[in-house]
Amino acid sequence: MRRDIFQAIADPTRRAIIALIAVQAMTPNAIAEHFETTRQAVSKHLRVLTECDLVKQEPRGREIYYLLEIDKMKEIDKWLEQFRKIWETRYGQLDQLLITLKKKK
Amino acid sequence: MRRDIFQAIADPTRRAIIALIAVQAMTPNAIAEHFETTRQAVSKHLRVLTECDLVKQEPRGREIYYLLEIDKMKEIDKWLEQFRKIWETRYGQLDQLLITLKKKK
DNA sequence: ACTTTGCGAAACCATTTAGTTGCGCTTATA
DNA sequence: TATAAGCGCAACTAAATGGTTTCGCAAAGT
Repeated sequence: MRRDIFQAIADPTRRAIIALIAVQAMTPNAIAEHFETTRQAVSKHLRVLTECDLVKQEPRGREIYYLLEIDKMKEIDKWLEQFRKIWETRYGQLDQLLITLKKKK
Repeated sequence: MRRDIFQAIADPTRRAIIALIAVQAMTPNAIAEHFETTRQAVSKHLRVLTECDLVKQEPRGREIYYLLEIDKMKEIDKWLEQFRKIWETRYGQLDQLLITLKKKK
């Protein structure tokens, strides 16, 4: 089963989980309490996130904390790079004015 | 059917299509020629991309050119913003958080 | 007009996916 | 030691997805 980051962030629940643990490492149960879903469902999402190295496990006693591998998020940023060049340099003449105005704000 | 950008870029072929037409607007046939797939398959991907406004149609005679809505790509960038803050302020100190939590115990 | 070409849309199939349920392992706690 | 709590994993179901094939429509060329 091929997993990559883009596939991982496609799911809104997973994006929410990512945002959650970005602030603070949490256990599956703690995460589940933030949503209207079961622990097992969360557990599955965490598995997907773990498989593509977006998330790391940290066992503490019988609890398992999950924390975000923030570096992995940079890969998305890296992919965006090619388009950032476009939206920064190649502006259509028609939009030029609009964008310029927005920037000045 | 719920469509959003993240779901759209989850597919590698769609990401490739996006990268293609980012450089230059193209017809479905032209796009299909760049991959090892049929026009219909590309057409389906274009439909998904169109549905979430990542791509725009531009009919020219009997041909339909597809062009990237570069502004829409910025939404991904916007989502990344919250994490960018993290990886800029808290470099390799992922363990910092762990230590803090441990102390609280 | 007739034919060709570029497309979208619908029907269909094989895979994948999200979510639930049940089970068993491991670590706390009484 | 017995019991409860936190988890992962496997099995199962319903729904979604990618891709192909077929059909029909519209624009160009003959």
